[in-house]
Amino acid sequence: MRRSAIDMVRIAVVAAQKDGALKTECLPGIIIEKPKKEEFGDFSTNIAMLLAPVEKKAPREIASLIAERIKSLPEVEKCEVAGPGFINIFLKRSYWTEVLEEIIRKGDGFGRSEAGKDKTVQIEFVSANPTGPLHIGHGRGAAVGDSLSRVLKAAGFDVVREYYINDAGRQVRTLGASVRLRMDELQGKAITIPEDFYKGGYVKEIAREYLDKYPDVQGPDIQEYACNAMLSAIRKDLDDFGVAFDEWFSERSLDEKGLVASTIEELKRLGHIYESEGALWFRTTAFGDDKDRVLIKADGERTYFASDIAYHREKIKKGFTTLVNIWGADHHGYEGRIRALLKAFGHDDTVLKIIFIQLVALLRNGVPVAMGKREGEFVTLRQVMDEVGRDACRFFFLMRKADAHLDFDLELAKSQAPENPVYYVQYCHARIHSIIGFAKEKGLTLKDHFDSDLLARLDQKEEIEIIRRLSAFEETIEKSALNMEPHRITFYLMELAGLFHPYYNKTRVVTDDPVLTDARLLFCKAVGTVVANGLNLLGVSAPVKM
RNA sequence: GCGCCUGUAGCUCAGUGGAUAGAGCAUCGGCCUCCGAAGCCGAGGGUCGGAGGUUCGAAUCCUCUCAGGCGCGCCA
Repeated sequence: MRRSAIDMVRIAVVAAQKDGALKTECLPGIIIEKPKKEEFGDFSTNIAMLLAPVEKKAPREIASLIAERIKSLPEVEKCEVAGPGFINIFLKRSYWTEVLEEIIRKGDGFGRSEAGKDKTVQIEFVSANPTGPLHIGHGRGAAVGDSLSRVLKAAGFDVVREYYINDAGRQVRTLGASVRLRMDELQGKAITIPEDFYKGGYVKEIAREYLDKYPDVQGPDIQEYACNAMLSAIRKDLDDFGVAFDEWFSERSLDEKGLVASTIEELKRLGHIYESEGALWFRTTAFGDDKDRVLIKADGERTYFASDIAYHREKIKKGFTTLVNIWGADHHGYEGRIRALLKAFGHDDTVLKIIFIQLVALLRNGVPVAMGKREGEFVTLRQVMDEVGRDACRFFFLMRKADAHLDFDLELAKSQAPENPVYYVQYCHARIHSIIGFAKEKGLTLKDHFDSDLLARLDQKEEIEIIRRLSAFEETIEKSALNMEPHRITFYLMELAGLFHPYYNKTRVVTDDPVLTDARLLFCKAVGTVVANGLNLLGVSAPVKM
């Protein structure tokens, strides 16, 4: 296993402390960065500037003390002091090329780590009400949740993906009533649709389907039927989008097991419940919420929040290290009361991480596409997926930080023009495959591993630069996992492709020199492997031909 | 009024204490007798919304402020 830069600096500082060159015993957190400028080396550290106040010496003086000791490490080519006291470390080329051997050896396992060893994460996402099809906003949540799950798994976390089904309460009753009304209509009755009923075309479709199956209207409960129909449509959408769940948690099951009632009882026992104006309240303000919240309304019906506290209590009981909720940004007002509930039960609410998904603005050639759930004319995930394809759709959703607004241009996502970033990355993979195919046609066979002769031939500046990016893949996954930011993978891939394409244009892979050709072919394969692994984390395919 | 998110190139966005702030698109100019031109090379383009503060050093941290979005139900 290669020594990390951070270890090299630590070794040097500790050595300096041992022989008395440095007086302080303490070791500040070592920060290593990768300079953008080549002249600043492979790594640089600011540790001398951090030590300066405690040592009461000039930063540059301390820097040279440490640099002297870094220089003597075997993998270090040279080490310089620069600027106000930066230590710039230049490593031998062999330090970098080793990673190629690792990529070829590990294949699709390259990039995995154990950063999340023994840690369990439950990630709840989408959780759209089964009262209508998934819209574009749900799609973004699905893409982020699914990709984040993959990233967390790659970083060694145990991940459980859960979908919470709101199959209880007024919404599903309204869905049932809406379908019933449409059935009346289909049977020739005059109807007027109340304001709060669902008006989308899918309601009529369910009604028609029911009547086709049960012309005498003697089939199963209509509400139940409608809810199930919606749910299976949602599952189909997610399936086609490449998103799978481990658990489908039914809100109704909470009531069936009496968990809502028992949770409220528990809160009562803890003294967090009071009655006022005929309703039952949870004193969430005691735990930092803006206002107290109603659990049971004056009319006797419980609120959505009431089942949500039971649901989150069940989550806690399962003992995950971290709970992740992915919510639409319009739900951020809900965060305070959920945190209040965790605290009320005596839990550290930092186990809960909430990721807010900002809205998607759908455009066509730069012009906003009208969306309005009210009119039942919102754009569905299905429509977008059918139009632009699953890969482009997922890639676009992962091109931005989750909490940043996203402009999604349908024409851009579909275009096969260079301004479409999805293809830029996929093309890199296809191109590599094609190069290898070309070599095979010429009767060449790909070597199955690197040896020092091959590695020695990879000495171009561009090759080293690419290799450095390749060696940052594992770290990128780790950071992406720990910060819960899957979009980092997208950016990584665009960067990597952005290094490979120019390299390809400049450098001939299949040459007259057999050893050089072997080296470059295997090098290309390594790049292709990392591109494929990265795309897989996004849930985007890595085509061999486009 | 209170809370959350966002203000970085003409546009869309990266960059959560480091060195001369980056990319893509758009604009302009080049590259296919040679492994995929869905590609490459080059050029121009910036008071990082504004003002203070902390620091050797700030797009990044703190305070205030301006602008946009969202949320503040006995709705879900």
